[in-house]
Amino acid sequence: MSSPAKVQKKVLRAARSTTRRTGYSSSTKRALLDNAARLFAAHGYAGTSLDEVVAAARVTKGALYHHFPSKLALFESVFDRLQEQATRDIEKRIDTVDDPWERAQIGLEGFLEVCREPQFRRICLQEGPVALGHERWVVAERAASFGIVKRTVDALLDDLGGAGELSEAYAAIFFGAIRSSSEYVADAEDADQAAAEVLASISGILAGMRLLPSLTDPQPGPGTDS
Amino acid sequence: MSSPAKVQKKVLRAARSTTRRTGYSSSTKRALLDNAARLFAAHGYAGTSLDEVVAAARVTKGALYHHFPSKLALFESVFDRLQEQATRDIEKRIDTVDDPWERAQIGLEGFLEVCREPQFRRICLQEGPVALGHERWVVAERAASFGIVKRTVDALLDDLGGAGELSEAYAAIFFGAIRSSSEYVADAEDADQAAAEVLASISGILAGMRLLPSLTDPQPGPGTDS
DNA sequence: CGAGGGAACATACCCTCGGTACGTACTTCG
DNA sequence: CGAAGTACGTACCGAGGGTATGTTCCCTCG
Repeated sequence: MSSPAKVQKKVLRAARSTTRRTGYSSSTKRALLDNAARLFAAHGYAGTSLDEVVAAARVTKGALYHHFPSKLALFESVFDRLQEQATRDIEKRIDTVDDPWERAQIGLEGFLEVCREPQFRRICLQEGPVALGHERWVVAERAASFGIVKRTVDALLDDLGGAGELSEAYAAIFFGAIRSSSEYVADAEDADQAAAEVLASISGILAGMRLLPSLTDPQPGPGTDS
Repeated sequence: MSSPAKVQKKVLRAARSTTRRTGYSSSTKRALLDNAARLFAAHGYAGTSLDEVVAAARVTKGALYHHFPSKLALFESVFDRLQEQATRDIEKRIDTVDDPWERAQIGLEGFLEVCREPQFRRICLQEGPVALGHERWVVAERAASFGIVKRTVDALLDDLGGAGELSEAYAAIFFGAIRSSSEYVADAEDADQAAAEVLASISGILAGMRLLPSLTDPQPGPGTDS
């Protein structure tokens, strides 16, 4: 019962079936990225072993570490690819109109739709900050989804006149609101209705902001007029 | 050069210095929880090894696994303890007033303050959903912070008359907004000012909502009136 | 066209870390 | 005072990330 595997190395080599390398050449990287994205989205970053990834991509860890220096780097590549794709998608939608409030509306719809893709939601919004670390995640986000939100909000505040000093705060608030909304939609049984609810709610918030005489002085006093 | 450690087991045993057990008795559990909270908050769930925890608490893994069945259970205990503490804190503040808008204001301030404690922010808001899994995190949150937000928002909507069907959506939005705000405050150089900005922004949003004739029909049409 | 050099993998191994099995000191209770 | 339970400590295992070292294919250059 001693393991004969070692002596037969050469023989196994010869008898081995095709290993992905024969056939394609260097689409290996894409196979790794695609399968990693699937598995990361399904089981999270920590819950996905590299053995699973390379098995799904039909290569070995040698191949993986030839293309990526670490597990984190693999995740980062997956993350970036999804992020870029989403950013392009949303920006393309937004740029069909000019009015800032309409742009906000369309951008919101677009973002919510992107968030309904499980891979983007799980990898970019959920696992991202923990796996990459908050610091690096913020940097990546500022160039992508958060950047869009920020610019959109800036346009809104500009249209309302003033309150530019609250721009960062408002952007953070709306970004968080949308992020949280995506969970709400994902958890709901009727996703379409949940998305409609979220859309109506945020639209309500925006509509209210337009009615304010001054953004910087909302005087939220205790007025108990029911 | 064979390791002599094994034969000398008994000897080492006798010569060993006090191990935490001598002196205290079963504050061991609290020592574990305290140090785990510190380390989890500093390096995250995955970034903290149990060896570090037991070393900091001056016990061994045997002690840890006597009190907690798994690493996740340890995290969960830390999580729950922070959550309960925060919930009590915020609820105590809120219950000093009656007007729903004032309650919202105070609750918001309280929540923001709690979020400025690094342990709560990191463990309950950042690592929580990934470590526990989204599903279990949602359950825990509904009984704690999110529950407070939900009740507060419900009271606001009720005061505005109607829009009860958007209650869940609004709660999700505001909870996400506050969560994201806490990051904004934590990342800022001047935390006090950042907190003030966030407070002003959300107050503005709430003030706007009070001006709406109807929450359910905000008609956010394109209106290009600059 | 043959040598050689590098890219693109494969294989075998190491080390950290969560978890377990088992042993041991101290306490309590009949 | 012996037996049982509590509260640990010690030694070990297996999974998984990472690495060191082959091995094969392809391209180039003399």
